[in-house]
Amino acid sequence: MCGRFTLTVQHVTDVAAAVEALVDPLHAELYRPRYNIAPTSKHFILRLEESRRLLVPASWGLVNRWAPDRSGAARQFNARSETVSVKPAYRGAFRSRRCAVPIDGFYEWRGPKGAREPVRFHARDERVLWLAGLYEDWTSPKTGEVTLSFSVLTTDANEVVRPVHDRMPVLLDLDALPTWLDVSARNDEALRALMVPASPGHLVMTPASRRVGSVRADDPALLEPDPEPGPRQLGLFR
DNA sequence: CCAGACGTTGTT
DNA sequence: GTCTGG
DNA sequence: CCAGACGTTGTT
DNA sequence: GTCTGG
Repeated sequence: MCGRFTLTVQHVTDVAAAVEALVDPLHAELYRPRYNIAPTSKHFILRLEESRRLLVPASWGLVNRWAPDRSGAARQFNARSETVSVKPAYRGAFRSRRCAVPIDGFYEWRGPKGAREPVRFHARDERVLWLAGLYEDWTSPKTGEVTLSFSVLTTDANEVVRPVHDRMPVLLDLDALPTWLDVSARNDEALRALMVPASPGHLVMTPASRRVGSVRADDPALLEPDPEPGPRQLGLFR
């Protein structure tokens, strides 16, 4: 997954109910519909905290706690699942700071250069998808402010995504969430088994608006293909 | 020993 | 923080 | 990935 | 053309 995902407010509400999420009024703005969540955007993640599942604000693009600044965030929005357990930038988070990221779809671009168009992958029934993620806290040396940031794990594309791209995010079944979020025990085998291409059954591909390429666009029409230009209207000769 | 890296995606 | 390269 | 910038001086 | 920001 390269660039974008979506999350609408009705789904967030569903999620919140499902996981008994703690909704902080201070972060209410995060719960408005989002149709175009770009790297470095603010989002939120599900993590286990004292055996409770909490949705907490975090920015997309992991900033390691030892980083002197946030400048590396844009290059760490994805993490290869094949190597997260050994890569210096990820293994600490992989061992003890796993999270899940609720979305209702993700975008990829297809087609030849110059005529590329985005598609959205989502559940056939539009239910929430959970991305496997890693997070880390970072303390600003200037202000002392602590913020969370996260990466999304990638794996090989499944049959649905492969025509468009060779990688896709790791999707977690609801059944898998407890295993993924539980960082108290080491269980590499079980984790490895989760970091595989999603079964293609419930995932579908839908054309989306080319406007998702602009980070400023964020509205429901992004989920639909752009309207056809129609017959050329030459105003002068009409 | 110190300095410097530490990451992913894409390529008509 | 921790590993790699020089 | 795409969209958008692409510069300098001087600084509470 | 090529880099940066989102």
